[in-house]
Formats: sequence, structure tokens, C-alpha cells
Amino acid sequence: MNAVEIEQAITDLAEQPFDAANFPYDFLEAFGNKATTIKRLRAGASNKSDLGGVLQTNNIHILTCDAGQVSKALKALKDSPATTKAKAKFILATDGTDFEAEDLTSGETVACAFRDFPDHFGFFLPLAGISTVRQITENAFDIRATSRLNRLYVELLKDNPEWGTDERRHDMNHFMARLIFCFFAEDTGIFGGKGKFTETVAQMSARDSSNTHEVISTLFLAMNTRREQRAVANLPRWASSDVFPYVNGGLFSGSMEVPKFSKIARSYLLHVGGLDWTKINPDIFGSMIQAVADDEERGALGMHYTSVPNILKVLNPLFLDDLRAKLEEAGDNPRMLLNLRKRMAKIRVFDPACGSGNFLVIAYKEMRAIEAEINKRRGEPDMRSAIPLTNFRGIELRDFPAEIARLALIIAEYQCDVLYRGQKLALADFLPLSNENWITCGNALRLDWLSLYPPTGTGVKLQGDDLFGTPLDQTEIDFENAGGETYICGNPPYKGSQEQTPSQKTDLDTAFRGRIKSTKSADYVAGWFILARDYIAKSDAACAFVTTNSINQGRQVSLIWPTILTDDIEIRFARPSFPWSNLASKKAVVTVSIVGLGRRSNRPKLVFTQNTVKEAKYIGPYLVPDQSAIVLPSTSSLSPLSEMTYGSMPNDNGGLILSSDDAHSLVETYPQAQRFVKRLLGSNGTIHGQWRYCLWISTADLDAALAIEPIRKRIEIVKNHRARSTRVTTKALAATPHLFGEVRHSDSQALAVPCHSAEGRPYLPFALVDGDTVIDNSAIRLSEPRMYEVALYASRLHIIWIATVCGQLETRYRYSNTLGWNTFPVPTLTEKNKDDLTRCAENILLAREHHFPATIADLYDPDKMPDDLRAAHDRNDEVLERIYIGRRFKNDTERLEKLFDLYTKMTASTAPSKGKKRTARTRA
DNA sequence: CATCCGACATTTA
DNA sequence: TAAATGTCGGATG
Repeated sequence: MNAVEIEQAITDLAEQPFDAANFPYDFLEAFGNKATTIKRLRAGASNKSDLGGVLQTNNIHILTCDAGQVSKALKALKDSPATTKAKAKFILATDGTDFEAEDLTSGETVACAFRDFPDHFGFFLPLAGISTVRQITENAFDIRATSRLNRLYVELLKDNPEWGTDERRHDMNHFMARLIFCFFAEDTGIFGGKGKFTETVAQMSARDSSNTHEVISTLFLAMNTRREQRAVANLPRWASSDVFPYVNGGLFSGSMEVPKFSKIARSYLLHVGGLDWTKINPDIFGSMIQAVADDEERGALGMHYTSVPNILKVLNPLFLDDLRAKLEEAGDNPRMLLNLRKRMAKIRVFDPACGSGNFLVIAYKEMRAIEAEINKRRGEPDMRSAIPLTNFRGIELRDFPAEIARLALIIAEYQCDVLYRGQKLALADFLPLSNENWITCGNALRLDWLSLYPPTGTGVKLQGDDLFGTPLDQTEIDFENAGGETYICGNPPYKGSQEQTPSQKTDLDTAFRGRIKSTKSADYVAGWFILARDYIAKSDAACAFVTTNSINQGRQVSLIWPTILTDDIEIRFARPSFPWSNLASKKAVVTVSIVGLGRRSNRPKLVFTQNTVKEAKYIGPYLVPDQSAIVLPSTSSLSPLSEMTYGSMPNDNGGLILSSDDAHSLVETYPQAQRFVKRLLGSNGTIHGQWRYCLWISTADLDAALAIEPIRKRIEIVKNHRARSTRVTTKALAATPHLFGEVRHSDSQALAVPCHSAEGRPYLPFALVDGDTVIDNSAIRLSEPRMYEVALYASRLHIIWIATVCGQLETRYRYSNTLGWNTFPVPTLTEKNKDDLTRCAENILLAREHHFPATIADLYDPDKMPDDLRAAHDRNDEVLERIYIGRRFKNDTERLEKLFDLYTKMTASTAPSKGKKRTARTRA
């Protein structure tokens, strides 16, 4: 259960009639305990209570009691030896009227009416066993609001199905945005009297809810009517402008239609309004609530949340660090402070994939903090902010987040005003909202960013459009940043080449405008980089995006980076591969990088890691400091090395593959099947020493094989699977179901190279196998390897090369023949060199054998690698590195430098004049 | 025809 | 249930 679901469950529980006997179990269930756990507690087996209550070990001791005995019951719980013995974290007592609880770890207590206990949802969250409890607890309000709005949204769509259609979705989303605004406004004092909106709806609408929509519609109309026009508008007294002022800003213009409310929907509405909306965090709430309008995403409601520290990893190096440094520099000098404020007033932040606007909101808040410090030092604490909200702009594809993004910014502005200037001034300046267009709802890769948000402010004028309501009064507006800086930032969507829809493929193609041969292998996120590049090239902007780390690895490097790094565009800073996290129970496990681009300058470039910052003169597209080379995939080896190919692809849906048990029972029952069975080795098998078996049938032998019933059945499985495939090649393979989809096998010795392997290992894993072993397509195959080639493969130099130049799976090593083996630069080897290396390789194999039957995973565990094996590898490295530079390398940086250097030289000499195909691209 | 990828997928502790 | 660590086959060049 995620936090939103828990919130809903406990809210439901509080509304039901109190059932003293079942309450403890219902309570635990609401916090996500499994049915079996509850059952065991009910049976008494795991219930450790000594008071007749329910005590779950390491968790909570719950006691229901007679009316008026709650405090006494809590005391009893506290004094109970069982509570201590079972290490309960919480105690809870209730009689159905009062409710008391204590967090025994912190000593914090809760005492409230029973029906209000869900208000203390955050207090109990440690019970839910959610790992990021601290973050959630801090944002308990946002989760509760999300949960309740979601219920309302779903309920309204149930009663008004036409509002869920494509044509009406925007109206629905707009309606929700209006509601959220009203809830916020009524609690912050923007409306006359706290809670006035909810209260008015409650009072004016009939209990049977039949006219709820009319009441709300009337209030919306009031908020769209200027004071002086109120009389004409003939609005009822309860919608007077003292209470419901003119808001507009596009928010309340357009259609006043409101969906019809059922009795349930009405009660949900009042319920949401009952929350204290002053507690809203606009940066977090937005990303939580956006899933409400997305049928596919609703399951992860409240969970897609980009943490503030992660957003700052983008914004700080992009421009905030610089602003803070300038603030520091200015000290108390009023003129320098004023200049900084003037500069900040012209800074524009643009997020072309803004979602619900969290990057924009955080950027705004951080800038307001800096400005507040300036104003304090200048003795102008009450000063109205010089930072226009309209300079925080975005593009968002989805309608609802786009609505929310603007709302989030409005709320952030108000909250900053309250924080830095006080409630009174904040209120005075809040209304009416301006009509300007901040967030464009559209496809960022199809829009022209330059004309949408012209960099100098002198170009195209923008029109306020109907983003926040249907036809606005077409106000032309200017961007308030003439001569200012523009910072493009965000976390655009990543989609691998094989995950994109046809229309997304076209988006990418449009963005690249034919500058690369094909965009088909590029990640979707590359589109944002190329468009940001184009924007920077024509203005004094800079950008930084969170991106999948794949675009700085493997085949994508040579595909897209030469096009991005032209016209004096450079990588200003980078934070290579780190895990991105959110609150989802099914965590989006994705490894990202942050890449910042700008116009070339002499400023040092910064490469960030977890705790360090490294300065560099240049950052290459692999995000390695001072390495500019780009390695191109090659189908033939740069150095004279044996050919490596992929293993054989079964493409069989398991039909041709046999587990050890399958294979043995098959041969036992049908001894004649023996000759159709071979060992099958892949990545996992190589690393963990467990091979599987496979059917390996020559066409000549097919009839004999088919005579064996289990084999015939298996071949049938393969045939059906292939026939059902959408891929033409695979369909064709259905004609030969007894064969692997792709056969790459010879009856000689081979080196098996896993395609993927864990990153901690000090050397790359491999296994030598004979002709009776088939290597599958989870591994790469070096046929008839020469021993000195094994030495090369097993070297430190090689693993460094592969780690840098090949792709990765998350941060796992991913081996590639074309990118890694064929490009590996090796100096010319003498016969003596080869002999020496051969001996080294043999020593490595011997050392491995000493530890039979230890697996590669055991042997190359960085903490447990046996000394003799380590020594053998070390010897191998020593011999090889002496061949490269006549001594050992000092470190991996030096190794990589030499490899890139050699690669550049070797590719230049292989293709002297016009051999572009292989030439490494280098920047002087 | 061969390669490379995964806002992953599945196993393991 | 989070941490560890590599399948599999389709799209692509």
C-alpha cells in the first residue's frame, strides 16, 4: 500500500461506526498489514497483549475501552510489561469518542476526537513500513490532499461520465484547478473569512446535493466579476465581493459549468475543504496530484515526486550557486546588492518538460530566498519582489499538470510573500491574478522555443491564451527579461529507442531536423538536448537536464553528441550516473545523469559525484573530465584481434532450453535423445558456473528428433511462439523451429563473455568453453581465442575501456563487440609480447583452477578475491602495461587517457584522408 | 544479418 | 521487500 492508499483507508475507518472488537484489526489493516498477518493476530498466536488488546511485536499495542476510560487505558498500555517486551513503537487507546496515542520512540502524543484521528496520519506512518517515511511524514498534508482530491475526482467522473471524455477532460481538469485554488484561498485569508468557500457550499447547497453545482458555479462567476460590475451581474448576497473577490487571471474566466454532485461527491468536497490548505507544499503537491487525471498513472498516486535535493542538483550548478556567490561577494554593499537584484529580476527560468512545475517552483523559491537576503541587507524588508512570476515558464504536454504548474507557482509566490514580507502585504498584492501565459500546454519537441519564449524580450510578443480557461481577453504580454539571462532546466521524459511510439519517433526526427543520419536509436530525451542546444546557440542561455545515463554511453554518444557540441556549445557541468528515486513502492529504478550545456567559456567545468566536485578544462560526452574523444562502433577490429560475435539466440519461449533436471529426465527416458542435447551457457551461467541445456538438432536429424515425443512438443512450442511474433524475421523462423533463431556456433573452443555483469568486479568475467557448449545471446563469443587475447580481455586496461566506452545497464558493465572489443587500442605486439601475455593468461586460468569449484562471482568478489588470482591478474597487468608505456600506470585516469590517446592515433592512421567512418572526433 | 537496449525485470537474501 | 544483478527478443542499422 502506498501512502495515499493508507490515508484513504484510515479516513474510511474513522467514518465508519466504531466497532470496539474489530477496531484494532481494522486499524492495522488500514496501515497495510496483510490479511494473513491480521488472521494470525486474531487467532491470538502473534498477539502479545496482556491487557486484552492487540499487541503486534515491534509495532503497536492497541486497546479499546469503555466510554470515558481512554486516558486510563493509555496509561495501562504504557505501564504494560508486554508493551516493553514486544518493543512496541506505539500505544493507542480509544473508546470510539476519544482517541489517544503515543509514539514511544519520540514521546510524542496525540489526543483527539476519534473521528479526527486521520488528521494525525503522518504520526502513524512509521507503522506502514514505508522506507521513505521521513519524507512522507514531512509531506503528510500533500498526501492527504492528494488522496481526498483523487476520491472527489473519481466520484465526479462516475456521476458525470461525459466530463471524462477527451473533449471534456480539459474542463474537468480546469474545474479541479479552480477548486484547489479556492481551498487554498479560503484557508490563507484571500477570501473573507477562513474556510468560507467550503462553508458557503455547505450552507447554500441542499443536503441532497441537487444544487451543489449551481452554488459553486455562482461562486466562480463572482470571482470572475470585477467589484464594479457585481451589481449588474445580479449575484446573490452570499457571493459578495467582500468574501469572494475578483480573482480571474484566466482561472475563473470561460465556462462556469460545474459537474453535478452526488451526495457522496458533495461530502467528499466538504471533506477536502476541511483540510488546512495553508500547509500545502506547491513543489511537492503538484507532482503528487498530477497522477489524478492520468488513468494509467493513478496506481502510483502521490508517489511521483522529485525530491528537492535532486532538483537542486540541477539548479545549483546551473545558476543558483553563482547567484549565491555574487550575494556573498556583495556583502553589505548596497549598490552591488541592487545590481544583483536587478540582474535576478531579469533572469528567466524555462522548463520545457515542466510537469506540475516543481523545477520552476523550486527555482522561484530559491531566488526569492536570495532576494529576501538582499532586501534585508539593504534595509528594505517589505519591498515588493522584483522577481516576476511570469519569468518562470514551462511547456507541458499533459493538460492537468499544466494547470497545476501555474497554480503551484501562484501559491509559491503567495507563500514567499508571507514568509518574507508578512501576511498583510502578501494579501494586499495577491489579487487579481495576472492573465499572462506561463505554462504552454503542448508538445515541447514540436514547438519553437525561440518564438515561444524569445530570449531578448524584444522579439515576438506573446498572447495570453486559454490555458487557464477558455478564451481570455487576448492580452499581449511581454517577457520581462530584456537583456536578461535564460536558464533552461528540467527532467524531460526518457524513452529508449525501442519504447517510443511512432509519433514520438517523429517528434525526435523533427527536433533533429535531419542533422543526424537517423534518430531511431536515440533516446527521446535527446530531443530536449538538441532543442536546448539550438536555443543556446542563438541566445545567451544555458541549460541543464536530468537525463537517462544512456545518452552518455555506448552507441548514443557518437550518434548525438557531435551534433550537440558544435557552434561553441560545451558541457559546463555534469553529474554522471546516480540512482534517481521517488516514493513509489514500485520504485522507478532508473539511473540518471545531469548534464549542463552552455556557450564555450574559460570557466572551469565541473564534474560532480556524490560528495566531490572535480574541476576540468573540458568535459567530454562520456562525462569524463578532459577526454574529448568519441569512439565509433566498428564491425572490424582496430587492432588485429580475433572476431567476436554474439552468441546464438534461441528465440524459443523456453522451448529449446532445458533445465538440468529437464535434460536429465529426457535422456533417462529417451537415451536416443542424448545426441540432441548440448550444454547452454549465457551470462549468468558464465558468472555463476551453472549451465543449462538446450536442444541442438541438425535439420538432417530432424525426423529422428521429432520421433521423441517431448522434443516434438517442445519444437511445437517454439513454432507457435515464433508464428505469433510481430517481427517478420521471427515469423519466418517459425519454419525451422528445431533450430535456434540465430545460430552462431562452432565445434571449437570459445571464450564466453557475458553481455552484462555487476560493476563491482575488478576484472571482466569470462569462461573458456569447448565445442559441446552453446553460448546463448546473453553472452558474446570469441571463437578460438589466442591466449594473449585472453590476457588482453582479462586486463585492468580492458575493463576501464569497456566501462567508459560501452553502454551500461544502469551502472552494470555492458560488453559490446563493436564498441568495446573492436575499438580496443592495442600497440603492435611482438612475438615475445605474445608469449609473455600467453603465460600470464595461463597463470590466471591456473589460479582459478586452484579454487575449483568456486564460481567467477566468488572469485571476483572484490572483497574475497583470492590472493593468488589477484597476483596472477596483477602480473598480467604489469606485463601488459609495460608493453603500453614501459611501466605500470599510476591510476585509472592515466589508463583511460592513454587508451583514448592511442585510439585517436590509431583511428587517424587507419583512415588517413577521408575515412570519416572510423575517425575519432577530437576537440583541440 | 548482427547488434544493443531496457523511467527494466527477475531473482535473491 | 529491498537489494542484487543480469533475460530476452524486437527494432534498428
